[in-house]
Amino acid sequence: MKQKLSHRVTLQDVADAVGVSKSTVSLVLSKHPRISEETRQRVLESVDQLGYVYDRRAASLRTRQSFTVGLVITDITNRFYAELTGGIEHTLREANYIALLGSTTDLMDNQERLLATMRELRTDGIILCPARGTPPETIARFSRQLPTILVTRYLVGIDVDYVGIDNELGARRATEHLIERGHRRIAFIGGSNESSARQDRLRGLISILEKYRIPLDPALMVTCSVARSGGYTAIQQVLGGANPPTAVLCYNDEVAFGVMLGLRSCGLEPGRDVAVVGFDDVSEAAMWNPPLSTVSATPVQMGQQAARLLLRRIEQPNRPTQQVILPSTLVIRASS
Amino acid sequence: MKQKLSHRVTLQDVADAVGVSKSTVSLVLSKHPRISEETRQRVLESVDQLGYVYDRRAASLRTRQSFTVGLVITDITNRFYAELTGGIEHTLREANYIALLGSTTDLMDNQERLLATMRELRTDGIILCPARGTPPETIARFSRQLPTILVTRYLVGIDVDYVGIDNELGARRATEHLIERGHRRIAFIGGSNESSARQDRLRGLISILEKYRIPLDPALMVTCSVARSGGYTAIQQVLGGANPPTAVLCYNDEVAFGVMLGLRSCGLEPGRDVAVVGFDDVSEAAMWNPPLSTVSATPVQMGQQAARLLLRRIEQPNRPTQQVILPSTLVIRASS
DNA sequence: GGGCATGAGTCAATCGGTTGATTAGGTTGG
DNA sequence: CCAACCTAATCAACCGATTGACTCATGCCC
Repeated sequence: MKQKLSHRVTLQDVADAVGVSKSTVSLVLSKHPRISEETRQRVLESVDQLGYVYDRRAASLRTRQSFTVGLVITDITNRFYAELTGGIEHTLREANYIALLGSTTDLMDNQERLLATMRELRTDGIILCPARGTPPETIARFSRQLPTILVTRYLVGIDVDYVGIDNELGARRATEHLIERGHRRIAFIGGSNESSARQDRLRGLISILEKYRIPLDPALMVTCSVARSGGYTAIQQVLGGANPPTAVLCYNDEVAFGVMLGLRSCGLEPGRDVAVVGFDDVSEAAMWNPPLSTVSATPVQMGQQAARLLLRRIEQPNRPTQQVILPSTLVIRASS
Repeated sequence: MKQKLSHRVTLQDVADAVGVSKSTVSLVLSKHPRISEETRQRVLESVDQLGYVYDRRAASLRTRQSFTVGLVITDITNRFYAELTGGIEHTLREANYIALLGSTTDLMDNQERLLATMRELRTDGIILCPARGTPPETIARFSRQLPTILVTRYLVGIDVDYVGIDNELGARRATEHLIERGHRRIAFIGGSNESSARQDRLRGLISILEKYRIPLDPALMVTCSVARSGGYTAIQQVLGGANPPTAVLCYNDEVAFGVMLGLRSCGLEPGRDVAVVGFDDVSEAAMWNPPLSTVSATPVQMGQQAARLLLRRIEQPNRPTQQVILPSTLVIRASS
């Protein structure tokens, strides 16, 4: 009894089957009160008997909203973003929105393609974690045409909604903790220079070093790709230096995992020989051996906030922009 | 000079600006040959001067194709799927398609919601890794309405396109390798019973045990959630048994990572005290300490195959279904 | 019985592109 | 000079749902 693929069931088909107008069917489906119980039943019956499937394109063309938002993330493979995504989707779902997901692998041209497609699809808004090197004006212009929320990374000098955590505070806490444990040579590993998050975290570290009058050694401040492999090679390089560190503050947990693997490959035991602290507190951090100390960034809450902010912006396009900074806390485990 | 958000630029607006009809503008944009070079230039100029953005909804409503495909995956956090996704997106991009990504976390109702939305958005097709417990008939019916490709997991008894690897062969190779290394007590950890992939892998293991006349110990065959935390607790449980294993074949690399962490938490060194072999060969496998032996599943190629198969099916909806089984190879590293 | 309110639907324009049919104007050929 | 043909562009119907304006019975009250 195979249906012909070419002709799909439309409102009109349902209407014909029941003997009403397609307006009536539409009103039934949108739960409009002014339809009698009896017709309602007959329509609904026919709807699922014919296998009618709502066409969002047509509806959204007419109503100018799609109940769809774009979610453009740098690297979905990173647990932190996976959890962030979870928080976003959950909140959106409650408002009957759904997210179209795209991952840029932190590359500008992927990001551009994705943003272009989302715009062509007329999503109602975008939640974006900008790829590194993104020119602020591009996003400023973009956000004027489509409700846009930045998460995790902000871009300096533009006025756009943003949700992130207090990176500087987190780094200060982590550094103070390491100093209390007696460390003086503290490395900072990971991230790229242009990243606002890295700048903030590094600033936090430096401010505490200054407070304790510990001299800053630029050889210990290295950038690397934000992935395990980056941390793995970076720590080996740093350990090869003249005066190796006794503690490492990592840009994030992914890098920290790489650093721990790299330490072992050099015969050093993380937590015993070298202290390691991460950033993000992804769920895996507690499971490592040794469990990783890390600055907790509550990605799920961040996602919820970002989604809520976007929904509010969609509703009121002209409200003043809002920057939400979530507090960060230090979770101390065996790695430090 | 802020544009009003409410009125977006349409073909008609461009047409008015240039002084031609909207058909002409449309033909220019679709690179139709029968437009003079001069008008073409003037139209293109006006297009980007006015900031015209193509509306895919409208176009797809008319043409009945969206150049969009749904990609519904169980867990995007899993590196294997992340790489699979990469392969799919790459191939789709070459054909000018783009993927809308959804992650089910292996839950049926998430899957249902996602499939429903994709259908409402009228994607041209779906690539699906079915959540566990998915009734085959549901998918059979679905695939009759929308071109559908299954990846990694097949569903028995239905006739749908499928791309996967030879799980049984991979497991046989891994088991033979462990036996050659002198192991007799080999555990199998991870996955859920309903998963076809797990069944195939387990069958491969058992067939080799039989070949070498090694008795099967059901206490060593345990299921667990397909995540690191699952492997972490499962290995601890197995080690607590009367007669612990000397080698572990894991359902996949994620579980294997968990197993290695779990071994260490019990004071055992993976590779030295207990051999561990994974499945998938995600890029991280080579970076672990010790590097993980694993059955290579070439996720990127799998993704490419799946995408190609889908594109072919979209073009010819009535072609006979095709099952692509990619060979699997064993990559031997220090963990075994 | 006329006026008015109300309940239950229907009408038709609209969203923004696409495309087969058609036209206007020019060139070529017999 | 007229038919035939070509080129460049336009016309108008359509895709499928939404919604403000409108119709048409009924019912109710004075």
